[in-house]
Amino acid sequence: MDVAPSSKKRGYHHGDLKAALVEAAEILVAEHGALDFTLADASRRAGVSAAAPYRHFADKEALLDAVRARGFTRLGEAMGAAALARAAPGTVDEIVAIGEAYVRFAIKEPAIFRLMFGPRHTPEPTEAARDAGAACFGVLLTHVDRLRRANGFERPDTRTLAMPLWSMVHGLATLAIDQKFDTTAPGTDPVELVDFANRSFLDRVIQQARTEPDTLHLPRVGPLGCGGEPG
Amino acid sequence: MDVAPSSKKRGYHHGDLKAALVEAAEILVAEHGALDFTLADASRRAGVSAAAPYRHFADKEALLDAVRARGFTRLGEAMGAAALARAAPGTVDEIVAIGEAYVRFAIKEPAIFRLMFGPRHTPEPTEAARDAGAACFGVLLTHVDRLRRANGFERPDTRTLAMPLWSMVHGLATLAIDQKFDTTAPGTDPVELVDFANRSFLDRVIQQARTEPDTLHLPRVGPLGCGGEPG
DNA sequence: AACATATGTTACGCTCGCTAACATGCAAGA
DNA sequence: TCTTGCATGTTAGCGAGCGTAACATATGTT
Repeated sequence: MDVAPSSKKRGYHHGDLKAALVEAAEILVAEHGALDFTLADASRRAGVSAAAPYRHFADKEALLDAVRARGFTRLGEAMGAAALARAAPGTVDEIVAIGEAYVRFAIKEPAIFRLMFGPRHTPEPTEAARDAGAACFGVLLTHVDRLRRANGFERPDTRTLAMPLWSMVHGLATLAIDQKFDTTAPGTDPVELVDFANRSFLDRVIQQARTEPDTLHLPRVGPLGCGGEPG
Repeated sequence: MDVAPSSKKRGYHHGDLKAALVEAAEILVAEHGALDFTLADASRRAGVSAAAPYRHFADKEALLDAVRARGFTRLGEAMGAAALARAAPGTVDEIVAIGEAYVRFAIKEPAIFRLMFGPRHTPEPTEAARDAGAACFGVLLTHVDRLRRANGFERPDTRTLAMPLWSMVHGLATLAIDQKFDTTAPGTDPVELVDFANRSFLDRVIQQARTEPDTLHLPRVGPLGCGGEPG
C-alpha cells in the first residue's frame, strides 16, 4: 500500500473516519465546550463504535490536538487575510488589523479558542498542532518584521516587539470571552480596545526607537514556540 | 444550631472537613493540574469517603471554585503588597510593580493560575469566587485611578486604561506559563517584558492625554466583572 | 432521655477512557 | 483467481470517576 498517508478516499467501512472524527470533535467542542467533549460523543456523531477512534488517534487528547491544529491554521489565515485586506504593508494599521482578527476569532469561536490555548492532559502537543501554532504566530512575526523595516529601526527586535503585542491581544481576547468585562455596554467592543492599546504601544515604541534609541532597555525574547504544559 | 456558618472548629467526625477539602484540592491541583484533579483524590487525602464532599459542596466544580476564590484572594494580596512595597503612589512604577506581581504569581503557581482563568464545567461561578475575583481586579483599578489623578487627566477613564494593562499582563502570564516562548534564554524574563510593555503603553497614554487629549479616541469600557463561561 | 439535624458511611448506577479479542473488507501477490 | 496480510471496524469488558440514595452516627437542644 501507499506509505504516504494521502488521508482521504481510502474507502473502507467508513470512508474517511479520521477526518469525520475531527470534524465531529470540532463541532462538539464548539457547541458544548472542550470540558464536556467525550470520545463517545464524537464516535456517535460519526456513526461508529466508541473504540473506532483508537485506530486513528492515540487517545482523546490526540484528537483534540487535531482540532487545535485546525484552529491555529484557521486563525493564522484570518490574521493574514485581515492584514492583506485592510492595511498597507509595514504600517501600524496592519498590526492592528491582525490583532483585531485575532480577537474576532476568539469571540466568534470561544470554545475552540479556549481549547487551543487551554490546559491539556498530555504534556506535549502533537507535532501537527505545534507546527500549526508556530505557523500561526509566524504570521504576526512576519508583519512585525515588516513594520520594523518600514520604520527603519533595529531594536527592539522582532520578537521583543511581537511578544507584548501578542500578549495584549491574547489577554484581551481571553478576558473578553471569559466575560471579564461587559461587552454589551455601548462602546465596549474589545476590538476597539485592541486598536487603542496596540496603537498606543506601537506609537510609543516607534517614537522612542527613532528619537532616543538608547533609552530602550532590554528585553531579548527567545524563539517563539508552541510547547504546552499539562494542567 | 447557628445558622451563620462559622465554618471552623465544629468538631464532628472530621473537625473541619470543608477547609480540609479545599486545602487538599489546592495541593492536588498545584501538583497535578486541574485536569487530573478528582474529588476522589481530595477525599482520600482528607481521609474521608468519596461521598463526603457532597455534604459541603454541590459538586466538584463548587470545590474548585473555592480553590479559585483562594487564588484570587492571594493574587490580590500579592498585587497590593507589591504596589505598596516597591513604588510611590500614583506612579507608573506602581502599575508596573502590580503587573510584575501578577506574572510572578502565574509563574510560581501555574496550575492554580490556569484553574482560576481556565474553562469551567458550570456556567456560573460561585458567589465567593466571583467576589474574590472582583476584589482582586479592584486592586488594579484602585491604583490605575491613583495614577490618573496623579497625572491629572480625565480620559481615558480608569477602566479603559486598566483593561489593556490587565490584558497585556494577563496575556504575558498566560503565554509564559504555557511555554509559548523560551523563558530560559538570557534576557527573556517575562517580568522584563511586563516592564517594557506597560511602561511604553503608559508613557504614550500619559503623554497623549496631556498634550493632545482630543486625539484620544474613545473606547469606553463597561463594568469589570468576573463572570465565567463554560468550555 | 429523646429528638432533629448535620455530618459521615456504604452501596449503587451511569458514563467514560481505554484495551483485548474478534470480525471484515480492500489490495497485492502467488 | 484465490489467498494471504493488513488496515480498519466491532463487541465485550475493566477500572475509575461523578453523583445519588439509603443508612449510620455524633451533636446539642429541649
